Amino acid sequence: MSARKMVNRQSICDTAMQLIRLHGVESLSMRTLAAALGIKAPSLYDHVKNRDEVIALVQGAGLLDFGDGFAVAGTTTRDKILFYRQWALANPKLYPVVFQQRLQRELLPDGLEANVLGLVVDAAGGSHILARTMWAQLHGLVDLELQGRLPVDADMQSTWEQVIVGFEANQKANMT
Amino acid sequence: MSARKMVNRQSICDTAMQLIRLHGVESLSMRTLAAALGIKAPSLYDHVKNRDEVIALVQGAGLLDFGDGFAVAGTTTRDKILFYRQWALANPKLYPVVFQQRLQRELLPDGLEANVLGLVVDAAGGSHILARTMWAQLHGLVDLELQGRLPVDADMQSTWEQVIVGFEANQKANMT
DNA sequence: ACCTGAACACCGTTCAAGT
DNA sequence: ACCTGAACACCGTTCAAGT
Repeated sequence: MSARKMVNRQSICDTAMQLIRLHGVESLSMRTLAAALGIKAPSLYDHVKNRDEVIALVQGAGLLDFGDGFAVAGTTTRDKILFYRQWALANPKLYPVVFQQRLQRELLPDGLEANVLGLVVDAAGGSHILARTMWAQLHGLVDLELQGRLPVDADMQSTWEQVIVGFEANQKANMT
Repeated sequence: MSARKMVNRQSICDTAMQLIRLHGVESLSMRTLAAALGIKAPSLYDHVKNRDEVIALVQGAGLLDFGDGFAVAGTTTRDKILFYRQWALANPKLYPVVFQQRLQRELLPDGLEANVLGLVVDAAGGSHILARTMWAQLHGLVDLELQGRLPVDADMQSTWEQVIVGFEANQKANMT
């Protein structure tokens, strides 16, 4: 019967992430989080500094999960691009927390952000500038898609194909 | 002495927009908004349904302002792209409200969204798919820039130039 | 029609107090 | 060390009451 509670930073992060996945960040309160952990809100402050630190924990875990998947997602740029979209659509509530909120860098594991950025640069073929324009495009398209800012009849399949061929063309032009 | 108050939907929109420009959406409360208008919070509900409707008013006004500028911003695609960035950087707190929040379409002036989307399609040369990939890139890059998600030493000048030449190349490839 | 004070159910956070 | 109830200053929103 008795569920192991064992509240610590890890279980706080896991539970917060689960709640965000289900209902979005905006509905994650210190009271609901505490309740899901079987304690009261003030007790959370024995484990984390404040709500921002909870968000930072989730950002770190999300970035790690994304990075792991991205690193092994096929070998071609096409594979990486499609993985990016797939991860975002599979984690629609988590995506904005990990990729849109201002990063609280001092609270992130050392080197985690640089590591993920490095993966993107690799996927872009080594150019930092191309990496940025590619990342911007993936991020922007995913954001517009998640926020429902595109026409409902928009042909997203073709749009993503255009992103891929467009990027490959830029890459080729950049090598000359 | 006595300042003309004249509270109505227009003055509510203007004041809310001003407060958002200064301090961001997250600090716009019905109480602070009311105070800035010289009334109490409950009185706002005689003019608008709720806070979401205030946001929708600002979205509409912001979209209109952006559209007006974009329409007359030079003739080349390059001009349009640079205007997009410039508008975003000039309105850093407003930008996410207008271009990132879920649009409350039923509260927007009729045809406003379609009008702005049409301007983007025109700027992209008429192709809906190219318009979407271009818009995504501009939106994504602006968002990464505003959120400080890019390395501090990132060469943004060159990055935007790459966006422009990359888009022009795609446009050319698309015409064949 | 437009405004008010009081109230409701929420927030994040602090603090004294318990074990 | 970890947890609690009570409290603070905030939210959005409703409502009876005033003009």
